[in-house]
Amino acid sequence: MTVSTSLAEPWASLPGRLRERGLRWTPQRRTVIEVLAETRGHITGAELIERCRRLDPAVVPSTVYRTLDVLEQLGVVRHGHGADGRQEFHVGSETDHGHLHCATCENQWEISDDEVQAIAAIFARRGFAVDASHVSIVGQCRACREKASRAFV
Amino acid sequence: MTVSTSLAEPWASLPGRLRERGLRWTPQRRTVIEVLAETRGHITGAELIERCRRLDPAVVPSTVYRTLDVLEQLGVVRHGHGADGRQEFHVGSETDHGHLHCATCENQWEISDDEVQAIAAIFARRGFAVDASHVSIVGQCRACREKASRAFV
DNA sequence: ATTAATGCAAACGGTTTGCACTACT
DNA sequence: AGTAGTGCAAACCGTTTGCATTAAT
Repeated sequence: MTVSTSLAEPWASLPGRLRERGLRWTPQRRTVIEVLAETRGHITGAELIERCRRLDPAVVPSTVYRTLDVLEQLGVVRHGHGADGRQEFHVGSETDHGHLHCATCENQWEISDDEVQAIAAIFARRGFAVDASHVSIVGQCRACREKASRAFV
Repeated sequence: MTVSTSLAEPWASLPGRLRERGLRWTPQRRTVIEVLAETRGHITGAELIERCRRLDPAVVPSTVYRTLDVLEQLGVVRHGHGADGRQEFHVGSETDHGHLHCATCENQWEISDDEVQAIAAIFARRGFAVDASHVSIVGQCRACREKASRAFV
């Protein structure tokens, strides 16, 4: 028996795609998918578990991680590592363009489409295809630079 | 009593810099420094411990990590996180220019000076100062792209 | 003599594993 | 009926912590 709410597009086809491969559509996987479907950009493993637990307190970490494995094999998510070293799962890579992290204030900003294109162009010469959703640049933002230079007077 | 080998330049001044602040120069710290001094670019915490143990089997993780803390406060190292999520300590940031990671084969290549400059220029417009040693671009290398396209014929 | 630094051992947090059990297909 | 997936609990790995002890100043 399946739950009432219907999944939005990229996700709606998942049950079929799983079954095609002899894999199964289970309530637990549905819970994970539900959370991913409403996630923009990326989410850490721990946070995903936490959000799943809100939908269903019975979810268990191992199942979530195992589900993420199969989703990664299907190309639905992709994992990397965040600034704190935790696993970060990226969803819907087409719309996510990476981030600019300020090492001082820990804030982060989205990198624009134009900026990613420019970076991709730099490395295209080497034959390297940049994954736009994984671009992560660390440095110092304008505000923190100004604050820092003031401090040294 | 201190050990025989003498430390090369950026490191030679460390004992003094520590003592200036009421901190101490210990044999354990010396061991860590010795390993860092012969490290180019970056090293993970675990690997650093391992290499220290080769110089002195008695080193203990907590001491190494605590030493890294004070070195980071002195601005001698800076930490981030590698592709596998482990802490990575960057040494001598002036000479390290970040890396290109292939998500498929896990290989990595150095980003050239020119390439970093080009990236820095993109974000200079926003007033953001890119930290050259932290640039990390993920994607797919030429070899893996070719292999992948062959697989789909 | 003071107090920073060490070694130990235990705890941590996120993630992974082995295994017997459950439930999709 | 067959086997993919689950839940549990324990293991894992890198890292951090508290505390009594040692040693640099």
